Amino acid sequence: MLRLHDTATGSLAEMSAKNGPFRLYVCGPTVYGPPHIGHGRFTLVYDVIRRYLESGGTTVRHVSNVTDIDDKIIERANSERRPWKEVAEENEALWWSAMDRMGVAKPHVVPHATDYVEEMVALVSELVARGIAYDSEDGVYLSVAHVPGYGLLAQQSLESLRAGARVEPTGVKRSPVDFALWKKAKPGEPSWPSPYGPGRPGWHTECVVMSLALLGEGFELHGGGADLKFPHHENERAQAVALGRRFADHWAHNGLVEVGGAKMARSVGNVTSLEGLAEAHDPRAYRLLVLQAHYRAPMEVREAHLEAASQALERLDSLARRIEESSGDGPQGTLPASRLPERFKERMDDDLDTPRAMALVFEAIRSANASLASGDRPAGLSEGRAALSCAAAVGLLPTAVSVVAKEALHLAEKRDQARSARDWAAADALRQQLVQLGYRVEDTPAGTRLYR
RNA sequence: GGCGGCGUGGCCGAGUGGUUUAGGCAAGGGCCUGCAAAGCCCUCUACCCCAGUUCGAUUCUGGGCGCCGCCUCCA
Repeated sequence: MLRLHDTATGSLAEMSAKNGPFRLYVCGPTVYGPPHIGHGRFTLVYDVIRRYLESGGTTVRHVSNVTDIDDKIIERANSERRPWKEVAEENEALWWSAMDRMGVAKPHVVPHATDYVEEMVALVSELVARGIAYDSEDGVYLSVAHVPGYGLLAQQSLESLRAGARVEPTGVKRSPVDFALWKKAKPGEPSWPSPYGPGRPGWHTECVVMSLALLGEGFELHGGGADLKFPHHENERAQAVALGRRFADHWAHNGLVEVGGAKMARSVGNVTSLEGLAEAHDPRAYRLLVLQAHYRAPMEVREAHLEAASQALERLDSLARRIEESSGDGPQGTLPASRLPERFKERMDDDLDTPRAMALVFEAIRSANASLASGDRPAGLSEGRAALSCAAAVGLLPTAVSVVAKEALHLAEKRDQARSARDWAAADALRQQLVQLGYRVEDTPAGTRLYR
């Protein structure tokens, strides 16, 4: 049973579904620009959680939103002199292509803010009717003082939050900590009708409405980046609490990607594009890097780290080739049981201790190689297959065996002939040719092995 | 100012009151190999500073220094 650190309580909580699927809501991107590697990290983290739960037999219902209307999108559209919708659609397309490339499973449902405006208006109206929200000059605000337990996720009292507020009260807000549920449209801005005049929903409102609409009350886990803890998640929760609705049971927050010690964020302007990373490296290298850090710890992503991870991945892939090669003539009957799956699970279940879990996988890889090298095939195959299946559970499936062109196979055959004739010069020339065709060449007992 | 967190070997990055090592990458040596690749074996080595608790602390407590996140949009 997976247990994760729950931000709301500060302790480990069991991630068990109640009587249906495990319901997971993850705050997605605002699509005003291309995704960066910080986005890559959080999607990978929740992808790993999802895959791991699924690999253990749990059915997961994964919902993650796309914020397709907000100030930044409008700004971008204005500066580029084109429709805001076009900006949103274009960047959303970039998002999914990057996700696909990273091997991140698409959420089961991807709600868009603009599809839920009516529901959001209804929620705002209800909060106003209850006297918890108030209409103001430029929008409708939630009066945080009326929400019991505000500050749960921030781990701060309302008083200290108020004292620490860095934004001066504008006069339209009764308290600096109050937040906008509805933003009234300025001339020329996109808008939807509401009893408070045309406008658009506040960011915090969309996630409450969509998560409750699609997952229902008391869904199991709500996740996002550590920077969303406060105020975004706090404010989502505040609205649900104010309405007397049960919200997420548990909260998870992943650590941020940092650059030279500062978090990576579009607002900071130090982003590296995710697409670029996926082009320059096997996307699994980044996944491995993410797995080698604890999900709650901040992490630095540098070129050298990605290269190290790529090297490590080579060990996994070369084992996969070795296993595949010997699967045909493998020993019949039962193989000795590997202890890896059990130990791996132990580490994963303990707050997703992927660094330790991956260490176990790499230990198993070494042990499998050692067994195979020493001729103990049953032990090698058993440990090796266990390692591959653990890797697969977190999305690190070895790359599919590459298709080798006929021409290359022919060259390899010729090379084998040259080698058995001990014509080393010819053999080396043929290897050179194969390398130039883009293949890696390895000699094995079964002859020349090619892969990309 | 408030709240939360961090400081580990050449690099990344776990973990632990002591006895046997995280793991990956890099480096050096060896084995294997026609050469190479892959693989295996071995080696290197750490716990920010100070004080305290303890038979014993990198691990606990207190203080200090340094760094980061949140309190504003942000994954």
